[in-house]
Amino acid sequence: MARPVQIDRSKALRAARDIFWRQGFTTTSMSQLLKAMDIGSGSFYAAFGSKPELFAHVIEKYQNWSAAQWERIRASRKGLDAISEFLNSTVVDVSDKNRRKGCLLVNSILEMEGVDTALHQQLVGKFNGLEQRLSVCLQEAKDSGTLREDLSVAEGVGYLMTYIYGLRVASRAGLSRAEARQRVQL
Amino acid sequence: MARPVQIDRSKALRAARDIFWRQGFTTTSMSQLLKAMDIGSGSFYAAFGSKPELFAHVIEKYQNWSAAQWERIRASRKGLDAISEFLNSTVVDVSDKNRRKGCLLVNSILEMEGVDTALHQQLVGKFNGLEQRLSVCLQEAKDSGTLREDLSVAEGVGYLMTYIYGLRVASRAGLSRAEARQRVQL
DNA sequence: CCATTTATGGAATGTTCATTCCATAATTGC
DNA sequence: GCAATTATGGAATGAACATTCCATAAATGG
Repeated sequence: MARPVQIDRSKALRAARDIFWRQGFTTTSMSQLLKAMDIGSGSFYAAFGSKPELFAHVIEKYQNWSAAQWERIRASRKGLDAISEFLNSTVVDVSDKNRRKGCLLVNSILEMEGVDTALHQQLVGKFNGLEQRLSVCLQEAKDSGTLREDLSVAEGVGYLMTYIYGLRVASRAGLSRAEARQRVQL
Repeated sequence: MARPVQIDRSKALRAARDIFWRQGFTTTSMSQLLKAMDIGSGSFYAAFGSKPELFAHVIEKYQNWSAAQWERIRASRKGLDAISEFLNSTVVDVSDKNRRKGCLLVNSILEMEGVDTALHQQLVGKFNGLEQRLSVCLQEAKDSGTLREDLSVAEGVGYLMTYIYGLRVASRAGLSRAEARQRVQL
């Protein structure tokens, strides 16, 4: 009865994710965004509402994808094994692939603090989810005696979270994938 | 013979540093900057050239201050002691004090990658300096036998750098100073 | 194949940005 | 206290920004 939607929504979202990943939210202008997504402004506002709404959408997708990856790891591994595999997948995720660098979530946490408080809080919340998952794995390790005895679960989580943040920054500071792999072996 | 300069240059630079630290370079507008520095635009351009030039200036000062702090630590400590003291001072530097959060250098590295390549490279270079200083300390520790035997100096440096990046991000993600202190004890 | 409906992309809008311009203020040598 | 000089902050400028408007395109039911 009317003209059908032409835009490929998921392709457009992927393009948006990549340019936000590379440049951040503020630095990416609407004209760059529209060009990257290959759609006109009319379609854009009809489909995604506004630039901030699109960004929230992209963040949500990124986070879902990363939660799914965690599930995949958990299906076959427990305790420290699962954590080690997670760190490896982090390195792959984070290191230079198609010029996306670092971690979209970490980049955005740094960018949004003090700028968009609501979004910043939302992003921090996503990392709390990871914190809980790590906590479960460390407890497993504690129970099975694979964890260093002098390390509490809470301390271990804090240490791991810090290190994971660090990896995601280091890759944006120019760490190669090979170097990142080394840093994960420790 | 002519009207003397009224602006307090170092006070203005400190104000600029703090607002860049809180909000980042791109997000901070000239009107915010002028208000924070409490000077008019005429004086601003006469004294500092442009917004990017001022930013480079601020980064330079921050880095000098941080190098001086390192010298102070090195004056009385060697090896792992120096590193541990450095980590402690990092926590103080980084954690919520007057709403400046995280580390200006790390924040800027993430912001500038893929945006201003020259400045990004300059910032990464500043961290290479830190890397070398840590390397010296670890070598001292290795020589005196205080370093874990299975850890090479290069590995240790990579590990420490990553962890330091992580601390500087975590504080911007909302880590309190007390929590940060804990994470440094490990 | 026409009437209706909705998607589309480029042109128009109004705001905010960094920077420049300028009338005025503040100083010093004479 | 006047001439000369430079600092100052607010008004003016033009570019870039996010968003809205709109004539046109593309589809379907009748």
